[in-house]
Amino acid sequence: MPEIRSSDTRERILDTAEGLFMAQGYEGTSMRQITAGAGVNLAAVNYHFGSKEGLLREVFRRRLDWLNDERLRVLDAMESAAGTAPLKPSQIVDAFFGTLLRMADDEAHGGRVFLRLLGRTLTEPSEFIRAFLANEYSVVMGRFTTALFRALPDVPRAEIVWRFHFMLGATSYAIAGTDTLRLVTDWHLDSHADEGATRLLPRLMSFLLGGLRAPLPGGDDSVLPHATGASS
Amino acid sequence: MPEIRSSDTRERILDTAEGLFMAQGYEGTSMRQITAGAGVNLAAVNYHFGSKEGLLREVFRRRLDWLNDERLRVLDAMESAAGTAPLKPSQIVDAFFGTLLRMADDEAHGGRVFLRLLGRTLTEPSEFIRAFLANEYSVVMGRFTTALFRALPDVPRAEIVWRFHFMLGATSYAIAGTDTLRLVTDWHLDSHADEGATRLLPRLMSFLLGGLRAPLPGGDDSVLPHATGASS
DNA sequence: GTCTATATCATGATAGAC
DNA sequence: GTCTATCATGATATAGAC
Repeated sequence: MPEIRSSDTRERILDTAEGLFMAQGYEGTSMRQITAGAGVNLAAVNYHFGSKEGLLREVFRRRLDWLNDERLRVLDAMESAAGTAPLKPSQIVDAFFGTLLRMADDEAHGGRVFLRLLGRTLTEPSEFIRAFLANEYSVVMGRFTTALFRALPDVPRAEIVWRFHFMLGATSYAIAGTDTLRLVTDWHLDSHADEGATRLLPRLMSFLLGGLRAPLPGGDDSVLPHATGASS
Repeated sequence: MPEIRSSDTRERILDTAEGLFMAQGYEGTSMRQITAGAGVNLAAVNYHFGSKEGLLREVFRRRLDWLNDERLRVLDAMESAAGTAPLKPSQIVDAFFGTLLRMADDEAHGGRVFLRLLGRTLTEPSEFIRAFLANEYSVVMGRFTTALFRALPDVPRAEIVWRFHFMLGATSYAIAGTDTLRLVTDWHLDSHADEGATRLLPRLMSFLLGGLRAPLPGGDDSVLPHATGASS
């Protein structure tokens, strides 16, 4: 029985492209690979998405819309519960990065595949990709940056922005490759196969919070910026 | 007998390729762009490097050989000075990441251009690039990992490996794009034009050390792994 | 060692039948 | 909406003159 839902082709293309872009990069993946993998005709991509760029945009929009809505939903809930009090840094970090990492176990929203694609794309050089992501992110970034300013009133705002940036880097690298870890690890750790993203979360959160609340540079090492709440 | 003066065609190709790979990625850069930019003939790349892959390998080897020798030289000097005592974490982090970041001001060894290229390439999907880097890195990674084990004897080794990985991520992201920072920053910071890598170093070091010495996950937040020396 | 010229093939995109 | 067929372009790589 042939499918009536024409959108089935669309979704299959998106799923296949997501996986191939993750494995080979955007430039390294051809439309022929995508359409062959999805079992659809070569012309289908241009019909549905206009171009290869349009396809990539849609691959990201499908996931990022959900992710960023979820992030803001969590942040809103926290801020409502806190009333006028500022949030704890650990709450904000969890709302932003925790929500991201929990996507890894959520196959309905892309799971690990999309996470790795996102991590890799954030450092990719292509002009239009980064421009697009900057746009998709700007609103949510603004909300979280502001929340961090409130949570860490005695840390210079420039410093917070830098550290947010560092946190993004550590995270995107961590989700970009489980195999990159093997580069560091190899001889030392037994290969825990797929334990990756599950145990990753608490480890990464500790690291990020440690970095976020580290002693300020230039100053004496014992001076903690440290803020409102230290426990997670 | 070492290579005779094989003209500066080689070097010009390497310099041009380095810049273009940084700006457009490996797959996104054609050999026509490279040879045109270098002012040499299209066939020159294949003559000197065998293939496009061979060219990329040489672009990295030229810089990484120097960087990793320098890292080991610094580490050796520190260990000699310390005798049998373990090094401080801040020393090790500085020998690894500080040496890397100080390359930014060293135009003779690639400067900012190579740093950005390296940062971007570490997350790039291409199979052979990562395999090559893993090889170039394995020795130096082993030395530094071992040094960290000694410096942080009461931190589980697996945890140290993870945190090394997180530090790599934060750093590679930080050097990958000065413009990526603008994504986060935009409205908040005045554009400090080219202050980038200079002020970056102390900021990044604080963050990395804070993360490296953060409370262990799962445990109570007040338990610091913290190790031998806390001052930098 | 460096060039011109070219071989060979893959790419993204489109036109037009059904 | 989906197909076949094809276009124009660009890719890497090589042969052979100088």
